[in-house]
Amino acid sequence: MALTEHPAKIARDASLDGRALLKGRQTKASIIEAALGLASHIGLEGLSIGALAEVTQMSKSGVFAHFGSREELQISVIREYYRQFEAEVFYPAMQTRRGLPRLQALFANWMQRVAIELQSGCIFISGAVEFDDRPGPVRDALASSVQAWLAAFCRAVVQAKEVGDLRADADEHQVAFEIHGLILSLHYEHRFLKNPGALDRANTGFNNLLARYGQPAKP
Amino acid sequence: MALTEHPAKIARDASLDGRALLKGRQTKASIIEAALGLASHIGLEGLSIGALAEVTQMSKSGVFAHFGSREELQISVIREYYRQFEAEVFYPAMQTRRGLPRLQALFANWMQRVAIELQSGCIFISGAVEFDDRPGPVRDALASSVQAWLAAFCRAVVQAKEVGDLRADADEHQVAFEIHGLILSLHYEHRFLKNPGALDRANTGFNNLLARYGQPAKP
DNA sequence: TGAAAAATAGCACGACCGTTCGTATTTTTC
DNA sequence: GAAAAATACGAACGGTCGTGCTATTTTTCA
Repeated sequence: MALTEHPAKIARDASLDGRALLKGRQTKASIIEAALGLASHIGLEGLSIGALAEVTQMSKSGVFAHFGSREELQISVIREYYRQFEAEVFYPAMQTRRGLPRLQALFANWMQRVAIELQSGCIFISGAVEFDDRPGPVRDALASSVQAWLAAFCRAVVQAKEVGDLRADADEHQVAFEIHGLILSLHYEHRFLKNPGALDRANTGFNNLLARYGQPAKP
Repeated sequence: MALTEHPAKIARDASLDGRALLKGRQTKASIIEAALGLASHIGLEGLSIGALAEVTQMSKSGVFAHFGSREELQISVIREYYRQFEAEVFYPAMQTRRGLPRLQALFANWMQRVAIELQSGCIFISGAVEFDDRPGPVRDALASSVQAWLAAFCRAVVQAKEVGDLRADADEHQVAFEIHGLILSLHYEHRFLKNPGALDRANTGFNNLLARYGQPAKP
């Protein structure tokens, strides 16, 4: 099962699919990889074709030709980030059993993705700030990616209720909201304030949350 | 009492102090006001002197002369934002009694500041993303402002413990971390995802938090 | 009121931006 | 191996950016 039935625009990226990669496709892939590295540090808005050309040892126009516009480049980066996020956070957690274990795995992988790699921020977070007032296709790609992930997380919460690991009266959106907050606070304090205790605080917060939403111990 | 013994660099802004405003000072103040409005929407990085000149009906060089550099302009904006934040969030809450009421007032004012004015984001949040990888005086001004505010919030938590409104074993940094997460999640879901339920979720999260850290009801 | 000082405008600069176009080169196809 | 198509390059354009320099205007103060 994919992370979700994802919006068509993102799902049908024909540029990186299965068949033997032609020369163009594989340089495009390496450009996107480099772009993702750049964008993780300086944001999608800071991503420039000139800098990308320098990193990839290509000419500006050579890079540009693969995308046709800067927006399309940014969208490609979002798609690739989403793909990696899926691969590193979502799929591994799906191999644990439904309920609490899967929820814990999702959270742990999420935290790792956001913070452990101390370099390179999360473009789902930086992008949200850059595009919250700027409508357009980039924003749409970003928002639908995040929505897909949050929806998947909510599903895991619902499952945890179904198997009895969480109280039946817990609202999955509320749970996701609060957990999302822990991740955002982690990102903020860890990346910006350079507060080394943030990792522990996020974990503690998660455990507090589970204690509150978990089944009360049978006496 | 001021929000905190704030870093000297920020505290001694001589440009806006008490004495009768000379012409220069008051146009500088109006430039900063306009800059704050711009930066709230498009971020400190998006803030450009050209756009600012257009808004204030001045020439680029006329605007520029008041600051001497773009960085100094950005720092001035941060100072002004901090001042307003203090005035709207911190001081009003200080008029309620120590403990739970003050904590609730701080949180309510904070939420209002971040989200109720649906336009214009929070530069403490957008700035954190823009400058988390970019050392320099702008980042320093931003970080010390946020630290001062978070420290003030922690103090209120400690007071709430002292007067017995919160459990004595509650860690104030942990409490602040989790509450900060609620604010960040609110900002994210409200501003970026345009999710109208975010307001209620943040409030619910805060109440959940108080229930956990509050004194258990005496039986 | 007049001289000194401060504030603002006008203009130009170099740098970088995304993008376009014509052309050369490489790769694929037949 | 030739034709066709894909790919990459170099140069240039119009634009915006921050920032100097030099006048000119406005304000301040004796």
